[in-house]
Amino acid sequence: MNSFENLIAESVAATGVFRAEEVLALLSIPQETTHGNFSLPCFALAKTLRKAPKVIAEELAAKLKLPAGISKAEPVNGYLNFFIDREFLARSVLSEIAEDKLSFGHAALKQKNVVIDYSSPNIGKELAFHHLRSTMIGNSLARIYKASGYNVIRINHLGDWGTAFGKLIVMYLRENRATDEKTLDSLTVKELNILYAAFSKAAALEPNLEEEARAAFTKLESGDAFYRKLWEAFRAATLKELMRIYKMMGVEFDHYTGESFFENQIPAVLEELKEKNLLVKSQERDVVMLDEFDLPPCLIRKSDGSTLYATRDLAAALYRKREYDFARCLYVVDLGQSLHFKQVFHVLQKMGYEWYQDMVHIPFGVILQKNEEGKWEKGKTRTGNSNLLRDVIEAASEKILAYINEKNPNLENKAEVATQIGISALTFNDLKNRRLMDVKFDWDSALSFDGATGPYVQNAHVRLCSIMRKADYESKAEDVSWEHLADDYAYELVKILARKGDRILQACEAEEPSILAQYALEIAEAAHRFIHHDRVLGSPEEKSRLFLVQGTQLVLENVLDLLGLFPIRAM
RNA sequence: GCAGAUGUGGCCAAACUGGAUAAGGCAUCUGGCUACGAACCAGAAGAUUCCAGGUUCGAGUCCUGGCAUCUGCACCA
Repeated sequence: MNSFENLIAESVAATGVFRAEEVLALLSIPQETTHGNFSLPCFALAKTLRKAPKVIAEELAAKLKLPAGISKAEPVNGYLNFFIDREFLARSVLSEIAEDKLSFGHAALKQKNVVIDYSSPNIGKELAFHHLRSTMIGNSLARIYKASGYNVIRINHLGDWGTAFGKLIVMYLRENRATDEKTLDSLTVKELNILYAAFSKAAALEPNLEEEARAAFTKLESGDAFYRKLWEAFRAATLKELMRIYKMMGVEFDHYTGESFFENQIPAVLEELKEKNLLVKSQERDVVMLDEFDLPPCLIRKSDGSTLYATRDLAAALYRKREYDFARCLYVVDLGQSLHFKQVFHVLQKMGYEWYQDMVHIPFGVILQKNEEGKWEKGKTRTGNSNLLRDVIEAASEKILAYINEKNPNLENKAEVATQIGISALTFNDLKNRRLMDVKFDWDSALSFDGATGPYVQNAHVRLCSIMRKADYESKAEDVSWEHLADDYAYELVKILARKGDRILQACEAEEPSILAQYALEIAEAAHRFIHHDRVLGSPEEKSRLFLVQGTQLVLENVLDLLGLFPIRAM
């Protein structure tokens, strides 16, 4: 599509009224299809040319020599509207898709590294439902960056260090649990979850328990072998369950370098901060002042000497720059933590690292649920509803499976497909709106099968695959009569497919998966319409239409994949 | 109090970054399966884009001032 814009810009520039760059900047894609494929507003020049925009557009249209592929340039109310030749567009787009297959619309390799930090749950707890956001936004951004030509390093910055482990250790020992290797090996996250709950309950009655937990963590941090052993067992137990869920969701990471990984790099960070005279004592704690940025100080070390979130993030940032020399380093973390990231980035700036500018917080809104009064509320679920991710996924899968049993009982791998549709439905519900918006979650719309949903998009893909299966041959560009792909339904679909590259670029620049989610809906809608109105198999246009079906299937499959949805072929 | 995010039909929301008649979905109402998969399609109805000013050919979008909801603000991560 870019090439069309360039062609238009050149031909308009040849009239001498606009410069090519001006045309490219002004050229837009109208919402109304009756206004053509591209539109050039002529208002900006009205003053300098001392002519009405309407007249400028008319004169331009008269002088213009139409470039190849543009069938018409029509002046309307001060706009000059360009219409692409339908057959020309179908031929150029579909031939390119047939050539590039799934990578149609992807950008050329850039030799640049992008680090993406996402999911990053705390060890010792099971994944909660709200973890879906960071996990799936990060997962999609990683895929989008890859399609945009970057080398992506996916990092799960596990919360596997900190006072929380003091709590677990205190509680574990207090309950006199066995500490032999066999028992520790068979620990499960469930047990750890129960320990946490027990700690909170006990701490409410005995305030000094919090103190004990902090002391236990300090002991762990100072290298106590026995405490270390317990910690390792807690970590391993959680990681096992985490990996199981990630695998089920189709989410992968290159590194599980959590906070503990940076433990031994912290002294060097403290040393460097001291050397650069940034560390200030305040109420027995070490902080970096950020007054010049109108921010509260960044807390580096507690009064008992142990470190904090920010300290470890600093160590991690330095390590990542050293190890991966990133062009960009993303933190997919909820909006509530923007202050923390601002502080960390500014500390890096004060340390003299120019690349602090490449560090980006990718914030997103929280998941809200309806309470009894019908108001949207954060976090807490209604009584009886679990907020564990695995339970939500299971409930989703069950609902889908029941539906499959009703609609298509002979489907192979029913249970597996149901899980994939369920996860995709939850994911799509999460990605379909701009990430800064809070997700208003309710079961009915998140798991509904129709409308702007995951199943709607997957169903379009399934129907396309079904037609291809039945046709049982591959249509080639040579088989196609392009005039068979010039009717309204085919043309609208081709027009949407043509924009794939634009949409990926846009999603990457805005770091916004919802742009591709909306695009997936556009494709699905046009595809459903096309195969509903234009009979493929057995029609005189069969081979031509099949070529469009094939191209649409490839584009949709890849877009689903970029979103982290399962592009299933039968449901 | 300070800072950030959000505010668009009954509900959820989009708008290519300042362009033409403000998408789409849910819910409601009408039609369409002996039909390449109806998890679909076709149609109807529903809007002072939170309020007040401003900038300009043109504002949901930019500026100023309000209002409302949510979140964060030093020893959790």
